[in-house]
Amino acid sequence: MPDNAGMAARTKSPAPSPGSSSGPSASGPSADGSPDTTAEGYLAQFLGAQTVRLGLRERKKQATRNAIRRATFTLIEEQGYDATTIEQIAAAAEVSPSTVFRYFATKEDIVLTDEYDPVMLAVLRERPEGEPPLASLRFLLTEAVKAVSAHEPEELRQRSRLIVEVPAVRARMTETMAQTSQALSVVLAERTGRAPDDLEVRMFTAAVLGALREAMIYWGERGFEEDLLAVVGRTFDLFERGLTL
Amino acid sequence: MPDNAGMAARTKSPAPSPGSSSGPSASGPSADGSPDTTAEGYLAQFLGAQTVRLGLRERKKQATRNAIRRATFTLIEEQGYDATTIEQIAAAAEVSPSTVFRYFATKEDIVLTDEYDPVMLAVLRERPEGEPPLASLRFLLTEAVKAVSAHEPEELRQRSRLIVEVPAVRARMTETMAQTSQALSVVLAERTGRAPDDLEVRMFTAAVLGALREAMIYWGERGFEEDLLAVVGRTFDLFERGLTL
DNA sequence: CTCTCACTTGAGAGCTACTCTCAATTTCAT
DNA sequence: ATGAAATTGAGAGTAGCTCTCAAGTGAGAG
Repeated sequence: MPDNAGMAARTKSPAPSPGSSSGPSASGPSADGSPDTTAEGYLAQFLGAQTVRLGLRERKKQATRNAIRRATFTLIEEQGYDATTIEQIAAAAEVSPSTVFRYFATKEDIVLTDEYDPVMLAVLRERPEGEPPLASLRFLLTEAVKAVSAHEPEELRQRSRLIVEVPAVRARMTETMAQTSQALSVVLAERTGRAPDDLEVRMFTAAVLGALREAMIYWGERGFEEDLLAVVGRTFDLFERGLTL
Repeated sequence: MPDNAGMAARTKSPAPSPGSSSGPSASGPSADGSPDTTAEGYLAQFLGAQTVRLGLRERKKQATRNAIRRATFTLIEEQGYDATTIEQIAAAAEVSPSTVFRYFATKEDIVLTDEYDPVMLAVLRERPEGEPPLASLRFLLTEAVKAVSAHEPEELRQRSRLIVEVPAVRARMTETMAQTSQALSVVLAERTGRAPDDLEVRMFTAAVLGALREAMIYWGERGFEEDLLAVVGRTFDLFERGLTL
């Protein structure tokens, strides 16, 4: 899977202001109908959609957010993750340290955050009715990987490198994936007519995401040589074989 | 699964001294032959085995370690996890804060650490030759749960509660499980004649442990009402059905 | 039994992620 | 333009964790 492709970090919402009101949240995408199943841009369209039509306030917030993230990536590239402090990031982004924490709950989140989660949930809900859960997840994650690879390939690599190399980042991503797993489980339970907290469904998604996490680390360990999409493919192939070793 | 049953935390080894030399490490158990398959004590015997015959130094270290853990559990019980500081723990255990960090790399580890990991690996190696990986894991984890439930039932509950309630603890346990997963993968790869870093094996174990993590959280969420062993059973049943939903 | 060496400990200084509060500034709506 | 709401910076504070150094304690050799 991609970075934490589609596993947005949303724990500990960034304090009071910016974080909470910023995102267009989960509703947006499903409205504009007619999804073109273009191989490479299925999820992408759901994202850019409502970026326009924003007041000055919102635009400034996005700008600040991007400034912080860009500054962070640059600094880390130069000095490494641990050596980069929040103070430096704040200085480079020309904001105060307080502001950094207003936008990102943890230092790790600056590197990890993306907003695919609500999109993936929306897409999952719109999958053909009888589609088996595993097929739905395969579609979802494949598309997510494509989208991230196309949209922000450089970030994907750097992020993945940090996930492999920095324990704290990896841990945070794992937490984030677990949350995504929960959210997906609820929708899958609904789609298969089970209770929202059905144990089997939860274990199922947890198993799939757990395997994907491993696949992605594997990918990172080999220096991103292999095709990420292929690695994800192997993961789902394994599950389709009934996970028999 | 139990707390992090058998998933010992061993990252960032507790600084120079005590941590490194303390444990009898991985070799011990496999030596004394004739394992009695007594339903409830299979793994247990591997543990107590070499607790005796220790010099004063080692005994003191064990005592300190226990003192710290006991103090921690007590304080957390009274005040909650976040409200309990290392300083308080140190005071209660009658050691210095430095010493606490010499024995445990992180605050979370004080609550999580146990030493089933090397035992599990040793036991896994001794499983009958042709046994399918899933069956081996089932045996291993079932026994681990039994052992922990019998050995330290009270800690198991409190630990599980913290895993459900405190994100930091849960995250740390997950990291720990990932490491266990890696270790198990290596042995499983060996037993099935594959490369030590074979992707399919890694995904397989990651999937199983991911599901178990979920099962354990599920168990904790219901207030430990259901039988933990049964929940673990359901997990493996699901996998034996080929993980079909 | 004792002397020496390696190990363990406590003290303390230091760094940084993260929280909280408050006053100042900026955007938005009317 | 004016008042309300939101965003920001400043600053102080907490706690986990690291590192260093000197003092104390157990282990083994002679």
